[in-house]
Amino acid sequence: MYDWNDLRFFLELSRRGRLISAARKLHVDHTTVSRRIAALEDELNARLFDKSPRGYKLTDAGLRLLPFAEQMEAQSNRLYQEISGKDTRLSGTVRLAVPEALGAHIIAHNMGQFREMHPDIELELMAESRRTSLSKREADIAITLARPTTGRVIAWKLCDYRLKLYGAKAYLDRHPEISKIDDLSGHDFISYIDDLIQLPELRFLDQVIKDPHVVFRSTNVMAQYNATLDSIGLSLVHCFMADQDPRLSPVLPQDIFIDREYWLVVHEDLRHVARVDAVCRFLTQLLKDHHNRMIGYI
Amino acid sequence: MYDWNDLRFFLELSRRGRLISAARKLHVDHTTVSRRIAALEDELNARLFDKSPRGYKLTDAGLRLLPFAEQMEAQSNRLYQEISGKDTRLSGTVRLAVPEALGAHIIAHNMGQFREMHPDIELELMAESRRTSLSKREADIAITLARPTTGRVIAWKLCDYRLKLYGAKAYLDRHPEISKIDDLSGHDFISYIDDLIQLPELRFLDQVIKDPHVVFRSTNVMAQYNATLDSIGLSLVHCFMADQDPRLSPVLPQDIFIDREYWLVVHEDLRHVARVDAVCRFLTQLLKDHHNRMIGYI
DNA sequence: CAAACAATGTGCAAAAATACACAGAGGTCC
DNA sequence: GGACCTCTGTGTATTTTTGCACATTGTTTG
Repeated sequence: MYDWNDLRFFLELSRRGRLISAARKLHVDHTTVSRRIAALEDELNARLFDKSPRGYKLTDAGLRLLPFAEQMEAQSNRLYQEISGKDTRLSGTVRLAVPEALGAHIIAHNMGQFREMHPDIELELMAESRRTSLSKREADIAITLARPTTGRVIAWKLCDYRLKLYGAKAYLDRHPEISKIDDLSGHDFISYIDDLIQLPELRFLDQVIKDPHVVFRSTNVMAQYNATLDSIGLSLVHCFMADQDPRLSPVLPQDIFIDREYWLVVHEDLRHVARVDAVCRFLTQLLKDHHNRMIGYI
Repeated sequence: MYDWNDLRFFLELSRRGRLISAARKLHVDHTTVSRRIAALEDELNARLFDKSPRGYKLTDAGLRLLPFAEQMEAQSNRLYQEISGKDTRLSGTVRLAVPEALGAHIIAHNMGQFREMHPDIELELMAESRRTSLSKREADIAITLARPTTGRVIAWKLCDYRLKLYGAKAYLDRHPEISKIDDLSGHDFISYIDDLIQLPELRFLDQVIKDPHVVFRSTNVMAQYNATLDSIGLSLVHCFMADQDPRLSPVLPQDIFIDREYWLVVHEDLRHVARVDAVCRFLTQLLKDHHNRMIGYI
């Protein structure tokens, strides 16, 4: 008998017309979709799609299959909801609390892809670095810099990321050349406000530079970043931001860098809510796809 | 999302109650069935079976899942037939709970005809007289002595049948002649066990003979029948059994008889399952063909 | 017209699922 | 009460499925 799961590949491919698009939706490789469709056509002894390099279009047999497959999908969703009690509908709002840099530079830039995958989910980005309470439902999902140790949450590591010391080219041109770490003592720095710093993981300038001469402080990553661009001083910047900006140059990149982690955190009650799950999967895949960028490989 | 194929494992296990039996039907290893069920329970976050070394029995959640899974199976069969052009109907297993006498003497003797008509349907006879629960899927079809009044079932009358008082010729030769009902007070009888009797419809000896002298009791119709053959006493026997046996003679057949009915009962969810429908049709026709025999016309 | 891009198909390695072998538990029969 | 049978569960080997890397094809753009 044919594999019932193949009907899901069939349904998604019929909706999207391209292997790669259906694959993305189903979180599988496009080769898997191609093979599952071939297997289904073989089992049913029917050609379900007209194939071209431009995409897949339903044949008459495929059109006849469609209502059956759709009914099975509807039945499947009903039984899942009935038995597991979980809402499988991918619609509604998801509030995501993320570190500012990640939100603005990675997630925001990939909203198009997310909306294409999940047109009915409304993703709200809370770009914050202070601790967000999931148990108070301040957000549905949080991305944190450390694994949470308290609360009824489920967490997994999203990715590693690297920060390096960067200076604006304009700044570096006008200041003494930096060939080794000792040369930094004659330079200016940009950093967080010590007593307003909200996460110990953000306290990293001290780890790489002894007694840095800090001339500008802010709690706001974008303010720090813009100040760096304006040649106010040097700062440790996320590689995934700075490497994309030709106005910045890394300073002693082989010697000065710091590694951090992003963690995805969900309240355990929401873990199986379909739209929350969808966002989690999207973020997990997104950061996987951007692995090299996150750790500063160019 | 859960594996849709796991529903097929679920369905077969729900029908057969044992891993090894379901596995055989599905042409897989029993460990596969075990693991697929465990995976499904995990995905649905529900316990679908109560497990014991004696087998698997559906839980409430499992019972709630069953109609959904059955509908998906029905849908799957329809799509397969529609697209591939292959008739998947009329194969599989049907479990039939029937009164012992009917099962052993009428249905069992006509299995050849049934198998000729439907070589791919595997009919399982549960020869039982106690109430069988269709809603718990203990059987797909039940033949009962009364029309069911509860449950989501569909029922229709199969036939009437008659019981008469019979004695072994060997018994009758050695005991006082019986010319009228009063003569029976000097005879011995075989009957059911009063406090273990499971259906009020079986309580019929009292209806035709006042204060019968019962010397042997059993819950088992065949035990009663064999005891009658062995001249232990007289008993009320189904005509369709006794009239075929030259060792038995009816006693006062014009005066002593009782009429009963057989009803065919199906759960409404299974009414349109092809193989169940085929069995229903077969039984309906079979009892129609044997009408005279059932009511004692020779 | 050539380069770049998008999409599919193929070969092979990795991961996941299934089968096999066997141990353990419970029930039946002598 | 013990031997035997039936059934389930576990560990491991084998098979199957999937992902990855890359080749090929067709379309678009400069």
